Amino acid sequence: MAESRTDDDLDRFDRQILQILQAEGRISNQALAERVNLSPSPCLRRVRALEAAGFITGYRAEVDPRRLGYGLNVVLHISMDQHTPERFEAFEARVAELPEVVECLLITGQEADYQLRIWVADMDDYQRILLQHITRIPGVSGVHTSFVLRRVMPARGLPPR
Amino acid sequence: MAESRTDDDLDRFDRQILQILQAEGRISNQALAERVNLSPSPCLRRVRALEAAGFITGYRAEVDPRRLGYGLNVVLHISMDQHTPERFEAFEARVAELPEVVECLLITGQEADYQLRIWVADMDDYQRILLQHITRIPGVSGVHTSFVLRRVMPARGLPPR
DNA sequence: TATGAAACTTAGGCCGA
DNA sequence: TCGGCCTAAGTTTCATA
Repeated sequence: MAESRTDDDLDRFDRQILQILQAEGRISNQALAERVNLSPSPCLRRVRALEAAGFITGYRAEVDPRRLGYGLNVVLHISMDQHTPERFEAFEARVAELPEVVECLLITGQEADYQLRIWVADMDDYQRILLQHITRIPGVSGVHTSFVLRRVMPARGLPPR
Repeated sequence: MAESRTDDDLDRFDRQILQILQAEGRISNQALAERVNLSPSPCLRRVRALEAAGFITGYRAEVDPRRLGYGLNVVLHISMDQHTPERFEAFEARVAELPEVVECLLITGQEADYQLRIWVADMDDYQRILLQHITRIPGVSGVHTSFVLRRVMPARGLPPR
């Protein structure tokens, strides 16, 4: 059984490739090879190896939520009445059914158990989702809402350590 | 001056294209065309139009932070002593210099002004960043930390409304 | 707008260094 | 492991409906 690769198996080429692909996920292999000063074949081999080893987990197009009619980004902190596996499983299943939810984190802390990120059209839309969906999930005992006023910093990738 | 497009200018092809590209950002145009039942040329035209109109803002490779040696994902809620433009600008500039910060949101709420998301190697690494960088930024009057135990739900795109 | 054909570019396998 | 070569596959433009 082969050892699985970790970050310190990566050389400067791999690191550069990861950096560039995090910013430009659809760059052609030729252009990528040129940027890292390799010829196309070894460059492509490295990309495929990074994918196979799980360093790269996928490629995604980024869309502008506002263009799609989502005017309001909301962070919800949610506390549960009981910390039982059943409660958590049921909550997670219900939340996964809501298309507006873009992220759901289980977090530490006394005031919250989950942090949800959702995109909604406007305040009315938010109220609808909160009252008709979120607060009706069994076990939800408290919800704290923050609205995202602005996203600081452009999207940026994680640098290989 | 042309009207800018909004979500209700999108037909079922555009919506489908957006959905697919959010999940598979590097799918070939041919495969994409096949999936939406178009021939490659009009499909590519639509993708380019969606990019030009700002519906698609970019393409990114997704990397696995753990594979890169980041074992701990932290959510920091940060409050500022004074709510002046100077304080905010200075904070944002300092935060943008830290490579571990993957997101910074200006949010509403009495207990916090900013929400940061950072990836660190471990607790020691977290302490270092918190004490040597975050708390030293002028104006930071309070920091509340939550650790991400688990990310619920796989990465998913936003459905066109 | 869609299609289909044609010209061009890229991907990916193979091999020699 | 790299780089070069080669073939297959994909991209992109254009004429046509």
